[in-house]
Amino acid sequence: MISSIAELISDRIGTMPAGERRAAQTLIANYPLTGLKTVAEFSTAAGVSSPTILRFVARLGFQNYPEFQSALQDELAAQLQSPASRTLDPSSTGGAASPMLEATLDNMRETFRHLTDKQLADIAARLAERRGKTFLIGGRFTDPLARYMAAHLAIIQPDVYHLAGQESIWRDRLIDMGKRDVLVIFDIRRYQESLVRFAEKAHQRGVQIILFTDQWLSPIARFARHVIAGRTAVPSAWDSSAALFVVAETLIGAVTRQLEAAGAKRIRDLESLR
Amino acid sequence: MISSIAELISDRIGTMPAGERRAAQTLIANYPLTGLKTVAEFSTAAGVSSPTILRFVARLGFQNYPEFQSALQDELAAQLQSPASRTLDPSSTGGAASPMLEATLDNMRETFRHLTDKQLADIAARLAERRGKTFLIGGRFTDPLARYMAAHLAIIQPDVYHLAGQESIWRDRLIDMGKRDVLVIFDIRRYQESLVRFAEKAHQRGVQIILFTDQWLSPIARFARHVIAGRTAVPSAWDSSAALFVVAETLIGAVTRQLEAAGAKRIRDLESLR
DNA sequence: GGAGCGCTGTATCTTATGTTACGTATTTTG
DNA sequence: CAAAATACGTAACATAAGATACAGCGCTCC
Repeated sequence: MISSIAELISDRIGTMPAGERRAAQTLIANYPLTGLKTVAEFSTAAGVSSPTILRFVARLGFQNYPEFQSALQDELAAQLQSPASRTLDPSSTGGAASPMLEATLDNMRETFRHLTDKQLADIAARLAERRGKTFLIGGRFTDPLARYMAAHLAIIQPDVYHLAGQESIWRDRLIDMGKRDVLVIFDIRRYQESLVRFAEKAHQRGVQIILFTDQWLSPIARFARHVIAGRTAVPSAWDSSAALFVVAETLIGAVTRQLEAAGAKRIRDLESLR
Repeated sequence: MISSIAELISDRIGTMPAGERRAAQTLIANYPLTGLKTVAEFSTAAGVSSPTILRFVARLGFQNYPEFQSALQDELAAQLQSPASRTLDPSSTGGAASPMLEATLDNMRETFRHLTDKQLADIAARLAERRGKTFLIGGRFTDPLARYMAAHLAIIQPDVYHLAGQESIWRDRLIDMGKRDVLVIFDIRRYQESLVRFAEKAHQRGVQIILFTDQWLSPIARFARHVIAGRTAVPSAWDSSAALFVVAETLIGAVTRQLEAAGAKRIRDLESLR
């Protein structure tokens, strides 16, 4: 049963065209506030035109935009009035422990709250497909995440490549990329120009892009087939990539399970590793 | 100081005429949703006319109605994202969400429960000391964590090196290491022989070792000055490094703060980065 | 009890928002 | 590779929203 608009969206996001999917992702990333703004604001936030927004809400089953906004407001009202379930904290940690830890845990819950099992399953299925090659790359601080994921994926399937080093090096690798291939990109603020350029070129070649970004969405989102928006705010001078890290681990686990279920011969060797 | 519109209202409600007071009460009673609707809806809800609503928001200091609504939305956005009021009701996200996530969150709480603030502060202080060089290295799956930490530390202080590549390469770097230096090692099961050998030799040269490992403790622990034991068990074919990742981020934040407090000139340039 | 002031609502106007139609670009299919 | 179908954006349109002017009413204070 579908009880919230967010669920409704993640349920149908797979059947949406690119533009509407971007609208959906933008809304989910900052749910539900973007939906309470005007069509014009929503459209610029998502980087699409107003009609696309209207088509998006129409596809969700609403007659018009105001009706959609009313639904969001009703939902929000219910949420705000719910028996202030705050302080639910198991207090096993005592709360006071570390503000950094608390913020990180919240980021993870929030990140996964906007991420449905189906989305994860879809992405994992795409990664488990063995049609083409898998490339991974990240930005200044997120490249280690790309490496981490690559280190695992490379064991359970062939043709997994981490793109390292200078921009010129990976730009040349574009030659190897085509429609059947997948590119996993990690990009959080401040978004890197070089990565955006690279993503655009890869997209032009038909490469399917899976983007790990923050809640404000890297500009790469416009080229991406799948977008994972993780929360990054913590009481520190730096942004936190921990939520994205956990999503990555979850995906690694999911891909492994799928390949296992498919009986890939390579997986049996895994046993000897453990 | 007045931080929310609700406070602003209750502050001035005494000076308002009857009609506007009804508007104020209606808004407070269903805060802030009534304020997000149209003027017409607001007015009928309060049982007054539209101009009264507009006079009401004008009295609060807003130039026009949209400006008032934007302020409410900003407030709501902050509220929805702040950890305290997050409703993450156990029914919708709860338990069922992702066993992977739940296990990871547990791991983090457990990891930090066995990690005192003092330990973290001590380690951060050691890393913030600028007496010698800082080297970081990790195992097959944990090396990305070493990279991640190195990427951050290298910005806020000089002489931070990540040891990459073949074993022979970093073995030769031992020549550069001495009593004043720190070596951060990440090593979880299955513990790597090469890392143990390396740690032992570094230890013999007087290098202080900070070890990130799992709860069963890598053999390197016997050489380490500080040991951080993170929980790694998750329902997956792989172990999770997420808890260690969060500890690493916490340390990065702590080191940054300490250097900031010490007024390190290098830190001031950080501003330009953000 | 009467005059002045202030609050409130009705009606009108203006703005900008949501909507629709249509041509172009892109993707999919045979 | 060609043709059809689908998706997207530009621009014009209609509508509903917020803003304003003005008159009526109640209240207070002399």
